[in-house]
Amino acid sequence: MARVHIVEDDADIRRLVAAALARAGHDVESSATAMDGLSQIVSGAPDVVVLDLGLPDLDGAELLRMVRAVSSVPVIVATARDDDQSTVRLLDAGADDYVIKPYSAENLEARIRAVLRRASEETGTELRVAELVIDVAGREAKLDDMPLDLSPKEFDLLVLLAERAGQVVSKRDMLAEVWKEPYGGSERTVDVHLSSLRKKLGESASDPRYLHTVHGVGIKLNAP
Amino acid sequence: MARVHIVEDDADIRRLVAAALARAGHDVESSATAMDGLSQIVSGAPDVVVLDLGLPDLDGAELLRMVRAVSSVPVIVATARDDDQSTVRLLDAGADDYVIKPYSAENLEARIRAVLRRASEETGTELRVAELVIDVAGREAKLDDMPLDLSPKEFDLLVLLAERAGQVVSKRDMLAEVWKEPYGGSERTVDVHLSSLRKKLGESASDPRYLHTVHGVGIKLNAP
DNA sequence: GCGAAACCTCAAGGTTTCCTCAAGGGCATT
DNA sequence: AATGCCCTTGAGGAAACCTTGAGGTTTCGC
Repeated sequence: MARVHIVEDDADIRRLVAAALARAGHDVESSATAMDGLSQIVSGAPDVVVLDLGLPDLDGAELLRMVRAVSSVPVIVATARDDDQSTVRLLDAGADDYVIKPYSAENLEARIRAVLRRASEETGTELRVAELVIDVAGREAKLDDMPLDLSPKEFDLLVLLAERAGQVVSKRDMLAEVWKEPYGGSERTVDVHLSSLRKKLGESASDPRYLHTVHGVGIKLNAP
Repeated sequence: MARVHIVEDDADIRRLVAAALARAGHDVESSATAMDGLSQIVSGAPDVVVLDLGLPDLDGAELLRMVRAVSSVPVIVATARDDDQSTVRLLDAGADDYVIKPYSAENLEARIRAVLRRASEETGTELRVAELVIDVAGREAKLDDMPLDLSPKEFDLLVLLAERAGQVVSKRDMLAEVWKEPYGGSERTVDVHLSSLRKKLGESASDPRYLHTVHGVGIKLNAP
């Protein structure tokens, strides 16, 4: 999803957080000192920075200022203190958000997503294929201006196929993308969802309109 | 990003600051005297003003009062004196923030960002979705012109959903944004507040009007 | 054509997610 | 000390969903 850089001197925390974020699909780099972090942020150009205060070689707030001097990358600060004064000062210094230590991986993940969303506010999240219109953020799909009532898996499947419209998508890819990782499910499950999706699109495998089977390879979404 | 106007009589400082802010992506104009500055502020309608005290033709505090008389533009004052008395007086006179000379470009940039953030929070103070009107700053919500009696959490939740109207918001996001705590509670808590919110909006999950459940993903605020 | 493999669809069972009610504790005001 | 409002937690039940199995259909290689 995004490239995240963590500056945190505690090796345990660093590894833990990095693992959690990697599991959430992010690309994670990390550094243990302020100077190390600064140079890597400059060279690596991450999408978001998670910055620990209380580093050994330099005050985190100072690092934040230095980062701000060279980059406008979103920064989330992790601080131990929870009082108005210090948080306000952090935000004034250019932090985009902050978490109070100890923080949970879920909490950090949510903030990362929030910051990224703010950063890339205007991304036209609308997919169109002929009379099929998909609003990804709103999780709404319309066919011929009629809203479709899709289940989560059906919707994800349709988005995946629409993103790769004109290309054949294998069922293994669908399992990987929609059902996420270590999943031992069979491809029959995909079949069932595709069937149900076709029914809601008003078509069938034998009389396809959008979803075309490519025998031995996968499924392709095409304009009629 | 923003249009900044600088009033500063020292040509070197003026050029330096203008260059730094321009590099940070701002649109910069400047003037060297108070009278010049005032007329340009009125005609140029900048997003934020940086005002030097100790101008040749007029005391900066006096100019600040004149600006305030005609505009509510955020003003950051640059002052050489660092004592409580004078800063308090400046803030009382209508300054939004101040920096002590000599100041760094990064510092000024951070303050500009902070001031702009505050300003945009206050101006974008009204959210509307169909017959639902939310006054964020005043913490008041109305439905069909009838005021709603919402608890703090309910109000924050409604604001969050209204800010992202048309988009699905996950409960994890709600926990992160509304419950600004390190270790958030469970999502059941969100459920309860949503339920209560729906009740006050005169709807229920089975018969939604504004708050639509998207199974497996989150909640979406939509016009009926 | 013929058989095997891949694919599709239907129905049922089991699981997850969601909603609401009710009770308990915390904090501030009375 | 008591009241009231708010937040949180737990539990029950309902709803939506996912998966599996079986049987029928289509496609491909020979």
